[in-house]
Amino acid sequence: MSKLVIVESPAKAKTIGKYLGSDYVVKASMGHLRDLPKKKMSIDIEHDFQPEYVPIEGKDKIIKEIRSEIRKSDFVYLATDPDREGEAISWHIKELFKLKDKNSRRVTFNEITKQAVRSGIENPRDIDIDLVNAQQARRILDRIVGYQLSPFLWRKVKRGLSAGRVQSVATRLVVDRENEIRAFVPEEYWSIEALLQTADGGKFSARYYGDANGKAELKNEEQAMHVVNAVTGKPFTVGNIKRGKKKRTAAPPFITSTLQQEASRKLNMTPRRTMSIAQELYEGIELGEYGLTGLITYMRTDSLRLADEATAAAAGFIRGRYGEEYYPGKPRVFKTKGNAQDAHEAIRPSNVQLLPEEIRKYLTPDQFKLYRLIWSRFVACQMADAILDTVSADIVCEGQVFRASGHTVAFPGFTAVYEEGTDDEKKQDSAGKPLPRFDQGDKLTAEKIEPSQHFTQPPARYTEASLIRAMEERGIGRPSTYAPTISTIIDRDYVTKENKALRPTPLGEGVTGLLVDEFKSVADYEFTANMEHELDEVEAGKLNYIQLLHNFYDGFEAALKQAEIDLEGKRIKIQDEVTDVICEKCGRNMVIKSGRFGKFLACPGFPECTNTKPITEDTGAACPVCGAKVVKKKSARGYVYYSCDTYPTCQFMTWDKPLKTKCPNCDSSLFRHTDRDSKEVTDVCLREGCGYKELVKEGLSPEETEKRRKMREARAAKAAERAAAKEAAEKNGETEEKVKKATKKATTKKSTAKKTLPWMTKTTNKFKKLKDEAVQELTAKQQEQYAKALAKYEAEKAAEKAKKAAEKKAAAKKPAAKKKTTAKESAE
DNA sequence: CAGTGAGCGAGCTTCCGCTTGACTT
Repeated sequence: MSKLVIVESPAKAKTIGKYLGSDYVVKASMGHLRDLPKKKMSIDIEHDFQPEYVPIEGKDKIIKEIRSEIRKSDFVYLATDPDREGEAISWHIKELFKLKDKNSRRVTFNEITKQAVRSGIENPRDIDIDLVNAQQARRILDRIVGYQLSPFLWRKVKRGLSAGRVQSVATRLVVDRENEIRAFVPEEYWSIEALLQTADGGKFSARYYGDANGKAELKNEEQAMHVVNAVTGKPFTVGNIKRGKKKRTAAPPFITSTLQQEASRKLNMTPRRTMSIAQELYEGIELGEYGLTGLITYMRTDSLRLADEATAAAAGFIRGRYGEEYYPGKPRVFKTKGNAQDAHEAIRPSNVQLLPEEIRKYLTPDQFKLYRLIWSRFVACQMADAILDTVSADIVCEGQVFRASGHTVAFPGFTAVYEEGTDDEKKQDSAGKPLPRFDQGDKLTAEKIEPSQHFTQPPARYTEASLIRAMEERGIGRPSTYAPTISTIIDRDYVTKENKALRPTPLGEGVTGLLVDEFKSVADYEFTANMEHELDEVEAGKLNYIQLLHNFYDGFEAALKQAEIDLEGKRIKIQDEVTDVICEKCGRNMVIKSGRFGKFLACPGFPECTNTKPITEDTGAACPVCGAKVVKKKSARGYVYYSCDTYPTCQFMTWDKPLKTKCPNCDSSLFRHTDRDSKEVTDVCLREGCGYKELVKEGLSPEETEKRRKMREARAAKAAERAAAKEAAEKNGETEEKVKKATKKATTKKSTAKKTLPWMTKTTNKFKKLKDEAVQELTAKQQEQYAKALAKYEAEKAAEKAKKAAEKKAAAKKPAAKKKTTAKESAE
């Protein structure tokens, strides 16, 4: 009598398995199992947006495993996350495996503690179909937007582009910011710093504030010098002194967006890297005697909730380590943002007793830094406020007022552990240092009066992390998609990253402009917020989700139609980026084009000069074989690799990253190598016969390495077997084989293009010979089919031509009737 | 490790959210 519990993540499955004991088998679904197929729209808009769901490609293995577990058990608990997506995942599982009400129920856990899991299992319920429908509405709407807008862009701008509810608005944020920067007019202003000294030698500085009439601004040098001249050589006196106390409260614990923000500011990690390291901490680290231990709670969350057990443990820790006064007396509770899904806790250490320093030896440097950040932010968030004594003094001279402010820490509170970073560096030093002792009426001597010119600054460009923050504030995107969305808009070449700053490309600006002009509602910042509002109504059972889709689609369809009219026959031209690479055939500066296989350098003299070359990036390393440059390249499948710049003269290539450092034995460049089984990282010399090797990071244990090696070999063997079987099967279909062979010569790697070549009804000169060969090798029956298709095509072409000619004639006769027939209409 | 870009030709590109390993040499 076994019971099956299905959750989303395998790490979670493991923990829950421990809490529930041997009567339960806990299995992870690894997210969604069923979805709309990737290949086509699969939504029947005419019939109430009926979706067609299929098992997700590539998930056959996990589906098979779950099916077999279901067969073995007599009851299934659908324990996916307690949010909209989680509810939908459960519903899809129920549908996919045709589970019955009598032997399956929905359960939820708001936190992964023994208590919460037990009580979840004890309180099963039915699937909440309103929640599922809200998810379906979201899914269907996103599919329609994405799969109708993207093809529109292919037609009007360029192949391969994309648009969507989230990525298009993310791009727009970057574009709008760039426009703000362009429109910004810097304004001049001046400040005056007075370096002052008290009678007993204490030094401090005061900043010009104003005069007897109050605060004044210095707009130019003349105004500044007027003040400087008035006070130079004159005595300064301490005027009004204001003393006060300021309280500072700790920042809330991390959620995904704030973790990414802070890791970017303090550790200089990209959101993607942050998430990948957080995942390692979540899945568990081998901690010597403790064994494999998950160090943090789930890292994709929008909730500030903390388990009672966690705040209680923090309280104990703070009292013991720092003393009673560092604990505020009761747990601090933080309010989660209203639009959050609140499925998981905030990101916190799983066990506050695991001090970063104490487990440091088991962690990589990055794991340690990120864990320390999460640990300290959590501990700090449960600590008492910091108290600052603040002083602000007016320093007067000839009716001009300078102001000095400073503070001393009266009680450090949480700052003993952690302080939040800031994007604005100026803010940090204006916080103020302690001031020397002085009283009202004291005379001061001025050591220096220093005027300086400033200009107001335009807003800063977004970083990846600050863009994510801006998205989150508008409710756009989810914790699991923040980092991938940024990769998407960079991959599509809408946005580029220079150091940490995001900047729009001409393509990004062009596409955004088009979307804003033609699809205002979708490109608007409020679109998601409005959608979410309606989804809430669906969840509450107050709005039918099909109605929601109709409401949206009416306007969207109209916009699409209007856009087709507005842009009929037009194409948006995007300027190519000019590089400083000179075309060696004609001397022009080459430009960056993007084709089916990615970006490449092309001569702008096309078609007169057809020179092209791949884009490479110098790595600074020297080829260990011939000494030429080693360049970074991308394979057809998108993987980064490195090769000798003189290829094919020199055949050197590697996956190992070239380093700037040199081999101490032979002065050849070193390469950083990661062993694929042991994960051991070494810097190696690749010069033949040298063999120099330097350990960077230790690998896994020999047992674990051996296990991984065996698994990999088994996988490889299976893949080879499959490939052999496939080849054998292909041999059977003899004609297919022949066509393939003929078309293989027809250049491209794309198998689809190979197959279609012989069936082309019209061919370019370039392909003519190859095509003729391919046609020759068709079977008699196929040749007959081909001849028919060709005849039909030619007849259609002729008919169209005749029709066009007739129309032209008619139009010429009565030019007033300007209705012109487009190629598209006549094709229909 | 050859190729991509305009027109021609056919078929392809594409969304957002949930999840984790994949993995050419």
